[in-house]
Amino acid sequence: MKTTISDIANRANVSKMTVSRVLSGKGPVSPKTAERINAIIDEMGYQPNLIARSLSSKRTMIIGVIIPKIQHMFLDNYIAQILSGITDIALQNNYRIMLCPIEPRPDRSMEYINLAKSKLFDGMILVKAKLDDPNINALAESDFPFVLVNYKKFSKKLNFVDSRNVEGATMAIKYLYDSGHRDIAFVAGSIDETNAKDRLKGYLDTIKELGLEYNENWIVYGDFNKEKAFQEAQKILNCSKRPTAIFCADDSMAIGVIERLRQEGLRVPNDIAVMGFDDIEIAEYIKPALTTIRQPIYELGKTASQSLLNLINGKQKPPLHKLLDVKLIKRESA
Amino acid sequence: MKTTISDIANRANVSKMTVSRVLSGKGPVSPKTAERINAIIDEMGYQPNLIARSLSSKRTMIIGVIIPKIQHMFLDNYIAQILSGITDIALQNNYRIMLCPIEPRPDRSMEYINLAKSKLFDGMILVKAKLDDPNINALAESDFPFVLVNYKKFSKKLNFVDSRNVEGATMAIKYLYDSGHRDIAFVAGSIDETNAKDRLKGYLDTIKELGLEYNENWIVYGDFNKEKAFQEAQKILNCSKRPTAIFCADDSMAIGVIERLRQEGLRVPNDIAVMGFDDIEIAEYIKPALTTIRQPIYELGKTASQSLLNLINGKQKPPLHKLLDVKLIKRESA
DNA sequence: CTGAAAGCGCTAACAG
DNA sequence: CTGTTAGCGCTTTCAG
Repeated sequence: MKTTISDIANRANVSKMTVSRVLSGKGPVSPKTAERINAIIDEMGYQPNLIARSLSSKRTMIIGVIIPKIQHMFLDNYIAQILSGITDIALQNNYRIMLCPIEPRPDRSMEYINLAKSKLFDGMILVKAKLDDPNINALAESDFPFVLVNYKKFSKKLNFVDSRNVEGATMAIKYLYDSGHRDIAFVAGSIDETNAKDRLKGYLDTIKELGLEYNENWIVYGDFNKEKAFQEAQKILNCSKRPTAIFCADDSMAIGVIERLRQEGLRVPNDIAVMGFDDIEIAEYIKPALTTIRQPIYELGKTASQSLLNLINGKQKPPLHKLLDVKLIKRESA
Repeated sequence: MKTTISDIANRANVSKMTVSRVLSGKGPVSPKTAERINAIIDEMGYQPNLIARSLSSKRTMIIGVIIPKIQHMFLDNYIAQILSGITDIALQNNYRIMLCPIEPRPDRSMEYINLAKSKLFDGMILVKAKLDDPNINALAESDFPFVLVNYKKFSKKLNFVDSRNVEGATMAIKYLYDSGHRDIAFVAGSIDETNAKDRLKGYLDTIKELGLEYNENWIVYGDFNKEKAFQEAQKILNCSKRPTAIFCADDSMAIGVIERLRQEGLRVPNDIAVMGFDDIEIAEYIKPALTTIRQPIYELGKTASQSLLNLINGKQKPPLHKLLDVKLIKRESA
């Protein structure tokens, strides 16, 4: 039942090496023997054992993709788009993808540096890593190829692909300003992600630049979580002076905020305008359709994947730092 | 830099075998040596080479998940939910997931039987396989463990997990009937999936059972594709006698149909009621919110994953045929 | 253009 | 409780 390279070699009266050369297409083999060997391979339905090949060649042609293990992670539209981009490029280059959802638990603190050591992957892509993740420093000290998506830190040993988050937040605030808003609140994301920090910075810098009122009660923290944003939005509404617009650091929080406003009998955008960030799929389906800053999420995945392959194949040396442009999407909510 | 089991063994003055026993936790080792070895492992930051382990043990602890390679497959809510279920169970059992998006191209006709032969996976889950896929028969003849999700064929060599599609369609038609509808059209899915066939059967059987009018012009084929359904819906509207309700074999087609009705100035559900099947995420967000038959999609994934592990570990023998219940979700569209 | 030898790093099987 | 032997199936390296 199980056919090995030796079986093929015996049948063809050649050495294993010749068969191996035919299989890989590399190295010189006479057309005639190659043809004969191929015929036998087809006839016997032989497929090389990838594990043996990997052990010997020290390459697995597998890319590990580390994603945060959240409830139903694949339903997260953001992660789904990143994965699409990563996978498309990897497949085009004959690499396979292994998904590694990792829970951010302390007892697993070195989980993916260990994965790197296990030799299962030729490289890794880390999606939505935490700012203080100890794995990242450990990886950076190794020579294992890896790329961070949605993480920004200008370090000589780190490779990342991210969106221009600061600029995106700036764009949002200026749009609200141009629409006449002067009192703008902000729902921040998880402060342990560089993303969230950048968007906060964009907000703060821009209201300062425009000379708008800074009110610390207008800044709440929603952890990139719809329910949390739903709760925290109330704090903004409780302020003695109510803002006329709320900018949220991502779309899911914007949806939570809109739900709260609706519950309080406030109309969006007439009473309060709401903006999100990301442009996830349902942004255009909800009512009112969400005005937001679109990140090129699928492109982030593609770029990360291509960059990793370049690192693996030595076509590129770290550090690799890429920032992609974002875009204002005007809809109904602001 | 690269530490192997031999390095650990040398440092601890034991044989590789003893280290291997400590690593696996199986086989007798004196507590004292075990402790000493563990200390050295920690100190040296040793991680076993998984590839070498797999080659030797003939198990990879990896499950291959075959999904149809469509544009942005991870954005397909259905696939995402299946993957969530599969992954959750696999991780709990220390298995990893490798995603294999496969294009249904003729030149790749034996792609996953070849994957099975490559020894990379201990088992495979095939999601949304086509009825006539030649791989399935080939796999069935091998002793490689695999489970089909969303495929139903009572064969002694096949293992599948599916929803009760016939019953679901029946449920939908009876609900429409109870709501007063007598003229019910049907938008079928891809006839090369068992799913689509079952839902068609449920529709046909039930209109017959209820004594409703059968009109072949009221049955169109939408290929589980929103745009196609949008087009095909027109054929139904062109009929001399227009139905009062349209049952669609999945939600995405229902959305396409609703768009067409809106474009034609017809109100849903007042002029024509529309029902879907699946209950994908956006079903509750669109206007009007979609009345549909909910498949336990996440559960399908979990069940498939658990079943496959049972097959791999010999706790279960083929054939394994499981059907999960569906449920009517009443919303606004019907 | 082809082959022989050596070994990737681990575990199964058996022996002590 | 511990060790020895013998591979797993392939590719690398070097030799012809």
